[in-house]
Amino acid sequence: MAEKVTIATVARHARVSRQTVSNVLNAPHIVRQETRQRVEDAINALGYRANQAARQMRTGRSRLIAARIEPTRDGINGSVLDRFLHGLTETADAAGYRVLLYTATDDEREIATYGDLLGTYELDAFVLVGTKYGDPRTQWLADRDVPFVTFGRPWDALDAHPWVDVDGAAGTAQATRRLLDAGHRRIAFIGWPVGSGVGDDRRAGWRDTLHAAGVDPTGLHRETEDGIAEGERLMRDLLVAVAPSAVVCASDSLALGALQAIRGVDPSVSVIGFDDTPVAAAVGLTSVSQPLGEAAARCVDLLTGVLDGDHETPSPVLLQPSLALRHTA
Amino acid sequence: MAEKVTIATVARHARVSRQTVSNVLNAPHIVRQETRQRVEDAINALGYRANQAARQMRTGRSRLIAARIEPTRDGINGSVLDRFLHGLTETADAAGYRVLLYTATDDEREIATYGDLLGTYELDAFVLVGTKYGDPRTQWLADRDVPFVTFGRPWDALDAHPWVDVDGAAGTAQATRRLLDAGHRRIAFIGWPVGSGVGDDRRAGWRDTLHAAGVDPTGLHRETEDGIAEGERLMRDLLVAVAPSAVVCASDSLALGALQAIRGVDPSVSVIGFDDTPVAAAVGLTSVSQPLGEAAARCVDLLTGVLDGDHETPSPVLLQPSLALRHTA
DNA sequence: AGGCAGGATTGGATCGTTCAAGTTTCTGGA
DNA sequence: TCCAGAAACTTGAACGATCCAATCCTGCCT
Repeated sequence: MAEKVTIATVARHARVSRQTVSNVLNAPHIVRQETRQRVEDAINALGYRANQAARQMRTGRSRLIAARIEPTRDGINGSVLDRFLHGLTETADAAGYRVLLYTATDDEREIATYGDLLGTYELDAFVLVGTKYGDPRTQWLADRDVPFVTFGRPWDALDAHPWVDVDGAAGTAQATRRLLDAGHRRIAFIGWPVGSGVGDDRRAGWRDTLHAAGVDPTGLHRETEDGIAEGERLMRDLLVAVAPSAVVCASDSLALGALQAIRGVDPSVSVIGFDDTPVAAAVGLTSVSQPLGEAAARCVDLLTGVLDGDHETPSPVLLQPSLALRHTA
Repeated sequence: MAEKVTIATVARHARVSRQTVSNVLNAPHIVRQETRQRVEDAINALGYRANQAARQMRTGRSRLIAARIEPTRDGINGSVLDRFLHGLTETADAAGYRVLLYTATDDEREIATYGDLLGTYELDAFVLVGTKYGDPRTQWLADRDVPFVTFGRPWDALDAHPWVDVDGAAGTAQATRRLLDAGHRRIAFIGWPVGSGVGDDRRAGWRDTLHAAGVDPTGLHRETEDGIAEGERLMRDLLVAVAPSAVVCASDSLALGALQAIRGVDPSVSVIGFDDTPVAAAVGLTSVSQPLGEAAARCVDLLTGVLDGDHETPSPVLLQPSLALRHTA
């Protein structure tokens, strides 16, 4: 068994001091070209890799980013997180960071986990997926000057932190516009109860687009918790009450329910969902697609910006969704 | 800003030496009850947490487990990995380990990543999801005595390493038996091309169950790559060729395709999928459900067994799937 | 009272890296 | 040729935990 290769091994091999090797790695410009080459050759020849634990001990930085993996709630939207995490891992990797997973069942436990991760692993930053009004997590992190980014904008105007989000209103607006262009006028909306930032945003895109087109949206929308059964129930209600020719939904779950409601009653009704989940792709549901890979990449960008220098809060990023056209609209 | 709490701070506060604090943490039984209590009180009062980097430097162990997050291929089966990862994170957490993510586009790059992760982060172990015949990854890890577990059994009989798997044959057998009990006799199977361990296993469960029931399975099965379109195509073919009254599929994607094929032709045909993905739940598809949380937990069990003592290779674990009954069968 | 065994406690060394300060080498101008 | 000043490189110390070996108690026996 070959002995462990440390910075001292490399130094001896290249006939320089440890510090010079360290400089080649961390500040190449201050080392003479010729020396640098010799050190780099030694590094390659020996297969040396800087020990992260030792580096961390001195610098206090772990090059680790924490992300939460949630229990897939209804299952359908779970894959959104999945794709986001994949993008995050990929981009973080390229920037020299690694992603560490954690779970927590509620906000309180999640905050306790923050303390644990920061204390024992000295995590460099957190990525929070999903935010709500008065989120205690962002408050806690901000109070302690822990770098973090949220995927999802802060719905309380007051706290300003770096965030990346997808413009939900633009997504539903795009969906609504497409339906208008196809000649629809009675375009309904099935969304979430008033008060959730994301839900209100998505409804606004639909409402404003109808207004702009001179269509009165009154009575054309319904609210419920997320779920297939809920979507089906509300769609039946809408069919009876206002007989819409199309419907835009705040999620693929709701849209799937709506599809089941129209089947057998009036299959000509157009349906558009939100999130472009695998389920949508599977059943041919047209859906608003979020650029998750891009979102993840921008999260990493913001974080590395904060971590590697910039002291000022970077500007937030609002990405535009696109419409994945299939045969339901 | 309060200064950093180290083991020395705790020692001073509890009026003992650093070593005693360390003993309370790592070998509580050798410390007198009264002293231990005093130290624990100090730890809680100060909110002390052992610095992982420093510990790792001395012990050479990171308490980090690596898991790969794949780009969700067709999207449908992606959530299987998602749920597995969640379980892994939860169980690892309870055992004092954390999960680090990595990605790689092919085997060669994945192996390069192993070297990197081992060299810089001194990872304790790897969890590999999915294995194939002659997998170069397991070979590489085994050659270097790196602890690892695979979720998916080794299909080459030769190499023996700890693994956890779900009995696919038992799953399809259960599905087939249910269909037989319901009176079906012409039970078809849509699976993957011969040569993939998982696919052959799932087909065997169907075939053997039919044999045992005295039904000849000849001509009742079809093979293709995974995908909804492929499933639909083969189901149409089966309907024309042998007019089955039920079909068992190797995946939910294939099953979904099959469902689309029978719709309008003969909706009375029963369909059973595999993996119990969100899509199955959404469309009411009966599907074989893998105990993913349990599988993840057993993976962690095996790893901690190897890491915390046991030098002998632990015995593999084969879990039994269950049937998630919905209205397609 | 003295001695002894055994466990509990202590100080010093160590892991591999980077920081801070020191020393040598090089460069160019008088 | 000499020297100032910069550039290049070297040395010692520190990060915070654990391991090791030495010392200190404590209770018990003679």
